[in-house]
Amino acid sequence: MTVTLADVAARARVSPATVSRVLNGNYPVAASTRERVLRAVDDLDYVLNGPASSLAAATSDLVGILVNDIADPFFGIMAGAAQTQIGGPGDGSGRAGGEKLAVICNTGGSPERELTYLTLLQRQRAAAVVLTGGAVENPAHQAAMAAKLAKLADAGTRIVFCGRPPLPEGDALVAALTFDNRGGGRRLTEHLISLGHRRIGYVAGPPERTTTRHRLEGHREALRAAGLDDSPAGGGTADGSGGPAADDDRLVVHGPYDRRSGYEATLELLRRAPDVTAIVAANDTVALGACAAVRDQGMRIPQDISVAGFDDLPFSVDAVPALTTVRLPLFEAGARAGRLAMGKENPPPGGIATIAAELMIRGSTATPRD
Amino acid sequence: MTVTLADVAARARVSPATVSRVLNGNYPVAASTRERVLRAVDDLDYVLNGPASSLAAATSDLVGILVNDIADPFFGIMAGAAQTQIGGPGDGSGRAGGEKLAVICNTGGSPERELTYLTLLQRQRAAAVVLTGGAVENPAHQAAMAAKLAKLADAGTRIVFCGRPPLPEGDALVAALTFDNRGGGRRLTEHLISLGHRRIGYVAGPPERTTTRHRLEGHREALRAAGLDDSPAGGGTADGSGGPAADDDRLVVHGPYDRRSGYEATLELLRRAPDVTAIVAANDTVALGACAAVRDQGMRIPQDISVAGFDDLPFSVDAVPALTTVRLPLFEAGARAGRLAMGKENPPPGGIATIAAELMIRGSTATPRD
DNA sequence: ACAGCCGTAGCAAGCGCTTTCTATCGAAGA
DNA sequence: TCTTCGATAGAAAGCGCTTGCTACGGCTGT
Repeated sequence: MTVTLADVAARARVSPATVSRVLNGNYPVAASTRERVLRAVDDLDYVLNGPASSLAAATSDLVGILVNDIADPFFGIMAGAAQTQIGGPGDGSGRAGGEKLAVICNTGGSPERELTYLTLLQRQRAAAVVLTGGAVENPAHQAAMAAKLAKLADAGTRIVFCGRPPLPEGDALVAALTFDNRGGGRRLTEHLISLGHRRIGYVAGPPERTTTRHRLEGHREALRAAGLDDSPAGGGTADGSGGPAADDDRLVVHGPYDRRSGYEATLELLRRAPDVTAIVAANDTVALGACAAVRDQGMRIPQDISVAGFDDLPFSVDAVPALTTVRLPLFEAGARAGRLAMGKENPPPGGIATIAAELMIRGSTATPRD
Repeated sequence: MTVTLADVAARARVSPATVSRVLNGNYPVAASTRERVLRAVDDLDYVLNGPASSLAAATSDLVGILVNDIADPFFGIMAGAAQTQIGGPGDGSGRAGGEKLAVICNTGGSPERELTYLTLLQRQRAAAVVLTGGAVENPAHQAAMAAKLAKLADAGTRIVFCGRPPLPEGDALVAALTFDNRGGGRRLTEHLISLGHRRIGYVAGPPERTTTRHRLEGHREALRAAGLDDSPAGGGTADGSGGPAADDDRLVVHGPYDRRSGYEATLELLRRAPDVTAIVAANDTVALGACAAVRDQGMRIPQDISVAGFDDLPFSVDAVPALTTVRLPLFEAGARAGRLAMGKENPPPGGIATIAAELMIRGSTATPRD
């Protein structure tokens, strides 16, 4: 029923070994033989049996890309970019190539699913795994992740982080590309302060994520530098403790990284502190929700309240007014992660590279009214 | 080095066959034995070898989800939804379950890559494949796809279409969920006409895609019904020829499904026909670009020009003014496709279900000025 | 009390491929 | 002319798992 290597071999009048070698191209085969084999492959419409091949060779051509939420363009862009570097040329023939199957796994931000996917990839003996986005700061989970990743690495799987800080014990990885979330957060708030804002609300992401913490820390650094930090006792920054201080801060509201949360958190913020003149959102999507909330309260942007986001997703420039935000080179980072995963590019010195975040000043921020 | 089934068997003092059966749960095993095996699995931190298992069982737990552009939330939402139905419970243990590895493959809209991914999935003996989004209307490619899909189906792979019309020769598939793009397009334009618009520009998607054609056909149906069709001789609709007529239509401009294209196409449209009072965009992303272009020309929305989109992506409601658009239940459709792929849900009668598109009237469309 | 079953467990034969080792042939070196 | 190599091709041993078939007790039925 299904065509096997042996069938091809028979038709090409060679041994299965030779067919395998032609297909893998890692052993000298005379041109005439090769051609004969290739024709047989074509004639029979042969397709390699992946599992059999992976079993025999003890490797596979799967590369996993883990994302928190594929419906969010933040991850979509990175994942898509990574995939461009992994998918191979795709000549359509049954022939091999650098062709890998890049697969995107959607964890939904759940630590359990993250581990499950890693197990599934381990099952498949994945060639590489790219982990994107912020990590959950739960010691137990981090330990489990570290253990799992170590095992994967042991099995020869290349590990690349993209937009995610390396694990505390992170050693067994090829490379980590981390965004300068802290620096970006700091510059964004500095910009607001330089415009004259003094009461700045912050709609933060989920408290347990590194991305959330880093951006928030940058924000607080800027506030402190300007003597505006109203969070308790220099709390939640520099010393890395970060925990409860954030919750005590009346100008900070946490929530998921989505539009709706931005809307509601902003309403809450406006209730708590009606005198804020600017709102910084955890990311652009949240910022959109924040804008909607501000408007629904009858205020104008930026005349009554400035709003800023983070990431510079494609739609941000089209918001009205265009969103001031911090640009993260998502596509470039994703592509680079893909290349690192493929071993096409050398890891940065030390294995860790910090990717700069650029402040994009647009229409949604302005000098406060009074 | 790596732990195998045999190691587990040895430790549990049973045969490999028994371990396999415990793990797969498809054969009676005494509770006490099962427990012993499970403990051994845990102790040794055993992880099944996927390729070996797939080889022996001649099936795999991979499910492929093909998308045109994962950076586009349109696909991200569907893919993510499908994945929720496929990913399984994920109890973290090494135990099996309905657990499949849902993998998202990004074709970038390229027919070659689409086929390549299908081959790769065929290689892996994928359990199912979900194809999302519009298809390319190229006879050669369609034939190649049909052949490829037939082969996959033969090998036992379940084929599900989501938001994509079934192939002309499409038989070997479990189900097709298709969006009522034509009906949505028609209702959208009818809405504009009922508001009093007579000169309506249309920023269409790439000409060779079914989605583009169907939406455009709906648009033209509405125009014709109102006696406004200015495309040559009833061209490009109903009879399905669609080709050149579209290009002759001065009020229709084609381009990719992205923001930039929306911007530029709109500028072109405004140049060609400065008297248009409304612009319908191929989708919401394009609509955003269209809005930007309209504004950059010094016109207001909707006072000077109405703009409408398609899809109702999350950000559309936050546009200013909120975008009138056609809502497609992307999440629901994706989830249903995922269930169909898993065999968790019965296919619709005839294998084809048309999913309704709902008109969402919001602030970006209004009565024309004059 | 004996045949026939049901419930479990083991044996062993692959699944289709890769790869080491060996064999062969012709050309080059001595 | 005989040996030595390099270039190719084949034989065969698995890779780790699944599963049909067989084996073995203890029960039930008569």
